[in-house]
Parts: sequence; structure tokens; C-alpha cells
Amino acid sequence: MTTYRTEYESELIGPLTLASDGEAIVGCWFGNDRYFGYGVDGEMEPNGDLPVFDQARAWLDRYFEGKAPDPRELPLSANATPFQLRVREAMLDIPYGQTTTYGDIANRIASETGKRSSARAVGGAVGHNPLCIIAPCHRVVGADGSLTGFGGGIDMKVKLLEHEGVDVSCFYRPKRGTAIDPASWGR
Amino acid sequence: MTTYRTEYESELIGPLTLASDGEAIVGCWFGNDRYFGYGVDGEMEPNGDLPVFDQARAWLDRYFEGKAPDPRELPLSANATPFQLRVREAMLDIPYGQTTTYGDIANRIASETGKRSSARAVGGAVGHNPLCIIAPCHRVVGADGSLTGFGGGIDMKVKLLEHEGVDVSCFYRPKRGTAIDPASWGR
DNA sequence: TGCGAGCTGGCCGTTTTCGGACATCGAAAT
DNA sequence: ATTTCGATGTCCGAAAACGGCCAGCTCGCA
Repeated sequence: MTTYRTEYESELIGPLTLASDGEAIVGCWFGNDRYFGYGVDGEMEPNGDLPVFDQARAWLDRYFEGKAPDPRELPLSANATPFQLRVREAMLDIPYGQTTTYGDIANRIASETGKRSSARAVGGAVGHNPLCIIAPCHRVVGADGSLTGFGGGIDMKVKLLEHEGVDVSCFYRPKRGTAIDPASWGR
Repeated sequence: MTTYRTEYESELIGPLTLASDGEAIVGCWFGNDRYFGYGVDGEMEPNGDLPVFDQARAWLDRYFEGKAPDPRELPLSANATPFQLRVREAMLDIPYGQTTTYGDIANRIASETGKRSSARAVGGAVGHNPLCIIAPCHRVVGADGSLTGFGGGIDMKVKLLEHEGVDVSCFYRPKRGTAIDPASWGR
């Protein structure tokens, strides 16, 4: 199964690479993403002329204009383990402009599946998220409010959060309990 | 993806188990096959009413009548590594009533792919063949003419070869060079 | 007391590494 | 004519290592 790719230029954070299997979006990475191409086997063939890429471009346009487009409107897919898919679902639930923590996602998955989960495992899955921005991994922060990490670099994480109107000042010096309470956006 | 199975009774060698994903045949094993079920994940659900099973039964009927049906007429599939698939292709090339060796298949694959292969690796792949009889693993013998092994027991291998009119007398006491020269059936 | 920085141990899913098992084969030694 | 020996490629399971974590505990410092 061949995978196609195209470039998307954003003013805020520079070029992104989009990937698709022809039907759905399977990847969206920063050029310097630590895990660029994760989830795609083999080479990607340049080809921007896919309807699904038009959808994705329009979605990103709206996002960078400051709107809060719904990621579930896009057809998404990916090689991913069941656990990774659950983590992605949890990320898609985080509203625009809000944050949650790795541990919170772990607890939520645990209560849904009945079996224990771990924040550390969630960290791994979030870090390998192949759908940057669309699945908002930048909205996941440490329990103490620290930003902890980002495949495209912490500065990208800051830019995206600021763009969404999040007050990141409290994140620079990690303090317990400074992350915005996920309970405030409810289940 | 569920897998279905059904029994096929042969006079020559007793019952066989056929397996299918609904579209293609994915397995054909002796009841006592050492690797019974290899390549199928999870349970198999009994269900003989699939068109593809009708095809397979007709194919086996012809085979046991002494005809030489073409295995490529059947829709075949299976969980298999690329290497295993190549070995299967090589097996499908062996004409009815003839034999070849593990080393010969290894050499052939090596010359096709450019990268070295090994007779031992071929032995592993042939041994795990999930499509007994259809993909004629019984036609693969040792370079010295010994029968070397068979998942369903060496006696089964003998029966099948005798059924195909092969003179197996020379195989009982392995002697170098007694295997029928694969070159005789060409590329 | 009170607060924060730093250490520690446990957490669990994924990836990597490693070791053994093989339906082998050719050459060399007996 | 046999037996032994070493090199061989692939697959699989187990074990170890690795993380975008986190809570609990020390301390040191006012």
C-alpha cells in the first residue's frame, strides 16, 4: 500500500508534511519531528492532488486562522496499536485552548477498559502521535504543569498553546497543580 | 477477522482440515500436523458452507483421483513473511510427480532477489507451510535424496510421492545425488 | 511550619536485542 | 560410504531497555 505526501506551509510554525493512504490522513509532522514518518512503512510518494489533502489543508487553514475546527471531521487513520488508538481518542477529546495531563489520560483509559494503565505508557503513545496538531498532543502536559517534551521541540509546543490563547507563563517554572484542571472540561 | 474451517476426508491419508478467511484458502493441515494452525490467529469457527471450500474440495478430489490440478487456480492467502511467500511460489513451480531440494530453492530465491539465501532458512519456511498438498511441500527433499522431514510424518510424505508416481525406493536409503534433478523441469 | 528542589521506585506499552531451534549443505576426516 | 563439523538465513519467544510520568519522600533553607 503506497502512501502519499505533500507539504503544507504555515506562518506560525513553518512547513508541515501531510501523509495519506489515499483515503484518510495518516500523518502530519514537523520537518524536524523526532519521530517523522512513524507509522508509515516504506517510502512516501509526493502527490498533493488528493481530495483528502484538500480537506486537511482547509482544516489547517482554519486552525491557523484561530478557529477551533473539529478534528473528527477529518478522515483519520494510521497503523497504531489498540493502546495508541485509545490515547488518540483521548487527545481528540481535549477542547481547543485547554490542557490535560498524561496521568489524567491514563486514568481515563484505565476506567474505560477496566485494566490498569500508566502515565508513562501514555507519554510514549502521545510522543509517537503521527497526527501532530490535528490530534492535539501539544495540549498534554506534565502533572506538575511542566511541558515535559515535544517531538517538534518545546518551542513549537509553546507557540501552539499561545496560539490557542493558553497562558503559558505558568508552565515555564513547573509548579505542582498549575496545569489547567481537566475536570473543568468534563467527560 | 474470523477464520472458518471444515474437514475433508481422503482415503489416502485420512482427514484434512481446511481453513479459509471467507475469500481464500489459508490453511490445509493433517490432523497431527506438527504446526497445525500455524498462520491463523485465534480460534477457527466450523463452517463448511463457503464457496471457496467447494472449490478446494473439488481440487482435492481431482488430486486424489490422480489428476494434477493446478494449485494456482485456487485463491490462496495467508499470514506469511515475504520470505515465506517466495518459498511458497517456488513450491508452486514444482511440477506434479517431480522433486527438488531445499538448497535448489534457496539458490533460486538468491538469484531472483540478489541477496543470499540459505537452504536452512528454506527448510524452516517449507516446514511451516500451512497449505499442505496444495503447495506441495512433500516434493521438497534433501540434497542427498533423503526425505529429511514432514510435518505430518515421513510416512505421509512417502504416500503422497508414491501417489504421484515418484519412485521413492531410492529415498529410503539416502544417497547423494539420488534426488531427481530439478534442472530437468527447467526454470 | 512552609515551600520547593531533587531523588527514588514503580509504573506499563513498545522497541530492541538476543539466543535457540530448524524439514540444510558442502567439505573434510574417518 | 558414513560421520562430523562449521556456516548458514529466518523466525519466534523471552528478556531487557527505554520513555514527552508521577507520587512520596527526603532535605535545605527561611
